[in-house]
Amino acid sequence: MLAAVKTPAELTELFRSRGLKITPQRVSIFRALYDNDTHPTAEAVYAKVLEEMPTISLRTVYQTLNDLAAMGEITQLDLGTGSARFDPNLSPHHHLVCESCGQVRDVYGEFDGVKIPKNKLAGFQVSSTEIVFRGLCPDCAAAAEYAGAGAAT
Amino acid sequence: MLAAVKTPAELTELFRSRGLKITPQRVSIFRALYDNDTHPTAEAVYAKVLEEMPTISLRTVYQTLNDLAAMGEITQLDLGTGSARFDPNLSPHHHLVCESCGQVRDVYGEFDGVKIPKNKLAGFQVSSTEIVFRGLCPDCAAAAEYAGAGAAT
DNA sequence: TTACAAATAACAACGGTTGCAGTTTGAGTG
DNA sequence: CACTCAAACTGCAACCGTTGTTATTTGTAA
Ligand SMILES: [Mn+2]
Ligand SMILES: [Mn+2]
Ligand SMILES: [Zn+2]
Ligand SMILES: [Zn+2]
Repeated sequence: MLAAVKTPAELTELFRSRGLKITPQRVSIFRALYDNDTHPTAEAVYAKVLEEMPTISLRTVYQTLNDLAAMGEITQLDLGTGSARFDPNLSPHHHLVCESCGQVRDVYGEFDGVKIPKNKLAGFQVSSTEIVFRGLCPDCAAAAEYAGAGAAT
Repeated sequence: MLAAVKTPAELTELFRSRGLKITPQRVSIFRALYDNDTHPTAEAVYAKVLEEMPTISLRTVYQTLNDLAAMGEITQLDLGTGSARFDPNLSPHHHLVCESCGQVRDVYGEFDGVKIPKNKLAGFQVSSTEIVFRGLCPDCAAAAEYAGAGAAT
């Protein structure tokens, strides 16, 4: 179970309450995001939705993801992996990024120590803090170790 | 004075020691980066170099920035501002990003508390940690407050 | 000087994302 | 249920940052 993620029904209700139309495209995108902790790209969401709605356009996926982000229901992550990734998990957390395969994992640490001393802020108003840990996922680390051992012999 | 940044002369020597050619284009780019804490985009570096070398191509700027990054002499930052930014400051630090005007400032805090508990790592090998504080720079914060006050009256 | 590998410049191409315009459709009205 | 119309969708062109390609130029060592 994923924390702090609205269900498709809840997102549907949210859209309705804002006077927006409930279209099958939107509902399908809500389903594709629900219980999804893969931090998918727009293309990945599109691929998933295509399975049950073969006529949806990529443009509509972008449009809906942008709408959700503007409403604060998903977060857009720019991790330098070529394309934006979307995160439906609203609970405060940070990310591990594998520099080899690109996968993104959630980290639920505390990190209360991450506060800038006021004297260093110089008037800057901080509204959010993102921490990105880069490195190797277990699979890629194992592969790298194996390759390193092979090269050393 | 900027910490831990190689001088144009030092970068020139580094290139020479690697058997790379010392071209006026490269030296000009070294100069554009030296003592530059603006985290410039490739276009910004290009604009600066154009002042003293009106024939350089943007492609060469990209090429040299990529080379420097591959050598570890500059860092490429992807902050979701549309284009990559380059940071010649090699001393460990983090960044403040103004969400209104896009400017990027250095933060030299400690943040030793930012360590993932081993039991949460699940085999992930972390090699670097980036912290990005987002918010409003003093100028944009003042402008926002003014606009807010105006709207409230 | 000469010779040549390396670097540059010009330009095409690429990938992710957005703009646009014509068509379709959800949902309120009677 | 039929009608209406703003909103949403689709298809495609365009955009922008970045990279690939290749002919020309140039730094460097002989
Ligand atoms: Mn996440
Ligand atoms: Mn910096
Ligand atoms: Zn991996
Ligand atoms: Zn600002």
